[in-house]
Amino acid sequence: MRLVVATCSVDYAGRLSAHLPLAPRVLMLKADGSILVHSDGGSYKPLNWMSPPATFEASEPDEEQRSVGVTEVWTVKHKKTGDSLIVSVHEVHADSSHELGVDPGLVKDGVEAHLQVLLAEQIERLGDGYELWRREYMTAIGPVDILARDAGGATVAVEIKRRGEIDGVEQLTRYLELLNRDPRIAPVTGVFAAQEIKPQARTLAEDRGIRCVVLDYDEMRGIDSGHARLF
Amino acid sequence: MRLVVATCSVDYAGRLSAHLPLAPRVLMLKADGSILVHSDGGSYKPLNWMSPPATFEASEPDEEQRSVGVTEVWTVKHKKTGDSLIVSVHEVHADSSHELGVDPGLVKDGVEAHLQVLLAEQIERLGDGYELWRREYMTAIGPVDILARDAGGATVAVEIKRRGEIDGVEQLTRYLELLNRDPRIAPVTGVFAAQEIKPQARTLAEDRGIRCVVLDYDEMRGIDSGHARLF
DNA sequence: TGTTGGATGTCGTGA
DNA sequence: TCACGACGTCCAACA
Repeated sequence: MRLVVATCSVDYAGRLSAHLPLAPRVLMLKADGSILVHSDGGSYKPLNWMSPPATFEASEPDEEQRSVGVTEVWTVKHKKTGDSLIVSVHEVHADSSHELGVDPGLVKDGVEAHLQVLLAEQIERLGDGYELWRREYMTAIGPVDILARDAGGATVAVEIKRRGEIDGVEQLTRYLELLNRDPRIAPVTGVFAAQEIKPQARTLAEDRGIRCVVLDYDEMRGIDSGHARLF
Repeated sequence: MRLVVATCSVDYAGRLSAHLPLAPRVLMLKADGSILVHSDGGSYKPLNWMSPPATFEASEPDEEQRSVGVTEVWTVKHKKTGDSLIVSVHEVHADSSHELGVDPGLVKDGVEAHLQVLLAEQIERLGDGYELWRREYMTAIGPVDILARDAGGATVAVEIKRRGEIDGVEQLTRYLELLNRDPRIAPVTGVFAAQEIKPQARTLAEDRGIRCVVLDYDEMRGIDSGHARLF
């Protein structure tokens, strides 16, 4: 990994053509030949980049380039698509290399999956007399997180999200439409359960007769791990 | 912009929970409080990150953290969603700050748009007797790049891409279906024009009776700019 | 190896 | 500010 802070301009040609005017930027050169061009702002997406596998080549500027202040030209080419990124380096402010080794990689904890397990165990949180019927009930358009029966024996479809937003309501709505076409389980009502439900999502859900339930993750975990103290 | 190379572990809690085990990594701290955690590989997406606007706070480790080798704890919190990223810094290998200023930003050249202008000017590239009828012809599902008339006066819908892939053929197919329902312009045939057409896209297009035309961008530009020499 | 659907998507644009 | 669609989407599971 090489980190360079330099005043440079950048040109990319691939799926589209793009140009970055002369300015100071951070250039991250990775071991696989890839390069990222970052400014001091924006999100994690670089201003411009070349993804691996790529070849990196540094060369001397020609006369015309040198006359406008270019001291070095970097040509980065994608090995498969041929996309090219050309960095015209003017002034280098810092340049360092570091040995990082192979990263052990990200571990995703899957809170949504955990919430589903917990709610399946604590289905009474939806109301007295509720009973778990199915988890991950498969339909033609995907699995319904939980199917339950309410105190009266009616079917309830539950969609679980960490953060309840509008697309989650849409998803549940699609499931409800489908499930209600199946005479074996219709009529089905919906419950939208999440740690946090956005006002827009709540409005949409309630407008469609879907009940919203806010789940307290820490409390549910507490009851789960400290199961003994209930007795 | 602060660049730190450090051996660290990282924990994120937001839409999901994620953990990065202890390893050497590059940490990019931006002026807006955002942070990127990069390894020496992968694409432009960091292993973990916090997007702006965010607050950054460095603090001393507690006894337990210190006992496992943590020398500093960074807490990065998203100002709106409350998502948090915690970096447990063990050993710092490099640490530097740089003043970059505001970046002038990316200029996209829009080769596809230019190709469309050029093809509109040089519509005879599709065949003798072709005449331009409309550009960016608006439909309910989006604008058709070019509508032309062939030598026999029949309508031709043209979809232009820099790289012709399968989704471009699908797009043109949708336009053709729609246009052919309009008795004022039906029947409409399709032309898929691109600098480069992938074999799969060509197969699909031809199977649907769509003609494929490969455009030579440099040649079209040459004819355009050197218009005078034709006379 | 191609295909498909999700993403801590991100990013623009128009209402 | 917010919903919608495109993206140099990227990415991983799956056929």
